[in-house]
Amino acid sequence: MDRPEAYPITYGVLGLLAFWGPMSGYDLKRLFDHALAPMWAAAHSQIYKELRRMQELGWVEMEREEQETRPDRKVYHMTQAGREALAAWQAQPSEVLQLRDELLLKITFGSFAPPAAVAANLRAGIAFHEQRLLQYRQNLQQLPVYQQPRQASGRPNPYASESEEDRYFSLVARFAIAFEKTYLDWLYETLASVEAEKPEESK
Amino acid sequence: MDRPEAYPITYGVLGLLAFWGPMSGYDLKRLFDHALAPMWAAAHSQIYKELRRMQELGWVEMEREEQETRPDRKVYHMTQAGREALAAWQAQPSEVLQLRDELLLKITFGSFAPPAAVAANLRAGIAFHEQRLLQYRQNLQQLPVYQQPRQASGRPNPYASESEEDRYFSLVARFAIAFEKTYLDWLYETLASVEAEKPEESK
DNA sequence: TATATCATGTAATCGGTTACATGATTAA
DNA sequence: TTAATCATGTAACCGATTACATGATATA
Repeated sequence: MDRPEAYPITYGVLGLLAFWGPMSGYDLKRLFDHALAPMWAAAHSQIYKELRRMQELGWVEMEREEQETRPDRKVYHMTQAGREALAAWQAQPSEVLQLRDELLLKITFGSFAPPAAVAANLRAGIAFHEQRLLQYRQNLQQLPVYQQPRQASGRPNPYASESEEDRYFSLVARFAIAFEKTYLDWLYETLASVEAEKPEESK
Repeated sequence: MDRPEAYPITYGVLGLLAFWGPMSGYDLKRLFDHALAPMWAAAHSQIYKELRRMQELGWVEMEREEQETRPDRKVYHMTQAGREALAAWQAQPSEVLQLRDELLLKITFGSFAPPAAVAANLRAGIAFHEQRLLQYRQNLQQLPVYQQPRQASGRPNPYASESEEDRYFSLVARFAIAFEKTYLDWLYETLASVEAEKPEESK
């Protein structure tokens, strides 16, 4: 009976609307992938669900933008109630992160497979996380690019100046990079440890 | 149509049975909480589901242990097919970790709340993760405790000696600790940064 | 007396994922 | 010509969470 009316992803969508101004579900999905992927991923179907939910809550409103060559754009903008919900969220306690990583689980039971298989898994992880680290570093440098579509219509945020808003984004981006580095350090060390155990397996 | 027959949590339960020998769903839940919580948490209802799933796959078998004062214990043990499935899992590619952290998301949009609220969120995160780090460190030292219930019935694992099995567990436990440390470092730095911005807000 | 633990499950709900669906434009 | 992108959604499924359920024992 006490189900929350909104979830982290709801506020993720709402925050993007607050930060970058009105846009469509399609735009939101792309922004999500670039700006929020490190801490919360979302499929486009989920974003559309959240937009519908917030519309019912009165947190956003939709306006049709007619297009001749493509389907109409449904542009969503945040309402005053939405802004208040976003601020109220900050005062609520947060669910604490629970890792759910198949690779870690697999390595845990690595003793039930030949060491070469464990090493292969570690190498696959290294390849992926190296690429992601690279991408996060590029995102950090490209962050200002995404600020162009923001309309500065009368400074709607009473809590922070524009430069302070950016600070939070780059602070979290730095966490994402630190996390990937920690993960990679561990992967390399673990790989070395696994290969050291069976030197004849390494090629 | 191509849904997998098993999921990471399935192999988590299977791995515990392989490692510690036959036990009940209740035992599995407790072991899960102590040994696998850092990389994959599970509710007891989920564990019972997985046991049913694996029974249908022929990966485990159940034997009733009658008890007078309590309900009968249903003790599950791994079959040969289960052992093969566990090994085959190691050769399959892994889903890559996707963080889903409400606190990070909240901080990202911290500019829509007063800095004191952001600082409060960071402090709550610090309190929780400090405690978790402590718990992980204790778990690492207590790891040998959980090895007592293991029955060494004819060395059923051809890939690793008993000491090597333990190595993987402590390797992953070390990751969990490294992760918590990275998270805490970031929390402290971010808190300092937020408090430095508005010195009159800090109390 | 009341809470916690032992011990086992079922049922309902829901966020998240995957697949399905449409149709035009544009670049390889 | 084929694939990708723009643009918008719906439907089905499922892992995971929460709540419901039972009943004895032990501890505060």
